[in-house]
Amino acid sequence: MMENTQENLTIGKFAKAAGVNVETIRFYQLKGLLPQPERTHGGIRRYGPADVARVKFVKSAQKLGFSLGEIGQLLKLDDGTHCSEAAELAARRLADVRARLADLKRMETALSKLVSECNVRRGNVSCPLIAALQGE
Amino acid sequence: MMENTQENLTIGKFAKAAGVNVETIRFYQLKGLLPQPERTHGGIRRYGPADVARVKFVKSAQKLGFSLGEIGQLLKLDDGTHCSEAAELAARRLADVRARLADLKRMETALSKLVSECNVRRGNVSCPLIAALQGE
DNA sequence: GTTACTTCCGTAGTTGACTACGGAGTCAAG
DNA sequence: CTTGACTCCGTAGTCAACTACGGAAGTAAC
Repeated sequence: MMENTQENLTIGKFAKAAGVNVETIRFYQLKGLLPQPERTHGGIRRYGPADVARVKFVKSAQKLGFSLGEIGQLLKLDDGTHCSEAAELAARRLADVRARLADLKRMETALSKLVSECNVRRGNVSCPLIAALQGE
Repeated sequence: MMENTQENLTIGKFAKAAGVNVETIRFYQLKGLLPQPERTHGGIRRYGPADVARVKFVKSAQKLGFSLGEIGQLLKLDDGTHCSEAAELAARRLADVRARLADLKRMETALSKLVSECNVRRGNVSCPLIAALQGE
């Protein structure tokens, strides 16, 4: 069985491919978000496409409001081991995600209402934005 | 016409009602997220229920991944003035919100799949989590 | 094998969003 | 009119997530 699907990227190419800069890669490694990479004889890190996907996942999840700590936990779920813990954690995250979804939908409604009604009733608009997220 | 629907909260009560602490209120005021409040003769701040709603909105929006700067802009939309700018900004935010919604939905799908399938195929799971956010 | 470009590493600085401090002034209750 | 709790303010400290620095060592092209 083949082990590695060619780890051929240096840290610079890797960073460019992932859309972050080199220091961020090293930082993520330090924080355990990226595994210890293979190294050349001289000590240069080598990365592959899976690592690129991982970093992109981190960046996407951040946009959704997850902290690096939470993302680290999510990533552990992806490793296939500790299945029962994974399911438990995933369930918690899922509840979290669904709550966010509900809030975002309310925000979307409020914003689109705002956009469509803005030019109609000028003056004391008092938009439905703040009201939208009153649920909590 | 009545001007104020009773601004009767001191900063401490206000903070408690909004679920943050006092320093955060002062910080938000400094950052322009809260308007300059009315003051007693002696200089003590007075707040009303609208301020509580505002802070709760800030906290909710933060959970959705908005920065305080973005939230400040959103709040300006709610003030009823500068209608055309507001519509423009709201439209941009709306696109943003919809992109996040799409990402979150993909994450939700991935997580619920993870939860339901985890105990089924043990071993080399390689969950669909990372794949879920590959769209970008 | 020299040159130019990366990469190595640790440490320090930055930004955003708070959080803590401390001494002086305010206020409601007794 | 004193007491104790709260509030005032500015400045400094904290934490997360980077971002910058700088000299030594690796590497690819000539």
